[in-house]
Amino acid sequence: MKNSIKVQRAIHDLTQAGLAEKIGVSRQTINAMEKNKYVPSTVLALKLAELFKTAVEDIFQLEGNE
Amino acid sequence: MKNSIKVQRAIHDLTQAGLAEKIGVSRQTINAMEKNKYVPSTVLALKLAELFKTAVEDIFQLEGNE
DNA sequence: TCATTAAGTAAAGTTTACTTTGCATTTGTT
DNA sequence: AACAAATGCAAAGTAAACTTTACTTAATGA
Repeated sequence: MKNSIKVQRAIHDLTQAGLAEKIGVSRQTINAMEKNKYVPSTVLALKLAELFKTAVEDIFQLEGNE
Repeated sequence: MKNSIKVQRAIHDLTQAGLAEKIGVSRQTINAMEKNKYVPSTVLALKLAELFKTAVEDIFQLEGNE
């Protein structure tokens, strides 16, 4: 699964730490998500979508394999 | 977080086991999700949305607390 | 009534999300 | 060059997702 968190952060001018604080996770969680180290929970996805005022599908996209 | 998986299953005439098979998880996972026993991963959410031809936000909704 | 299918539940085990800490590297600014 | 802010990364620990097995209960129909 790929994601556009980094782009969305840029659009909203947020640092990893700033975003982390806004949605209530650690900075490492944001960093790891951006680097595709793990798959976030649906709650996290919904919070990001809400914050970025977009759809979950706009931030996260399945890739062929999954 | 609440979800409308049960309704979507009804619309698409799928049993828990049938849905589980389609998206590649165990039947227990579907049952537990429906009963809000745990928060699914974003990959699961995207697969469900894809299968049900709807948006993730249509299936899963944040509640006040989260 | 009996059999079958679907759904609820629960325990034990494995995998993985997420935290915390801490340090190294990059990038921008003066 | 020097400093600070932002990012990358990694190890160890905790919490939670997900699996497997298995038993129970509800609903449906022959």
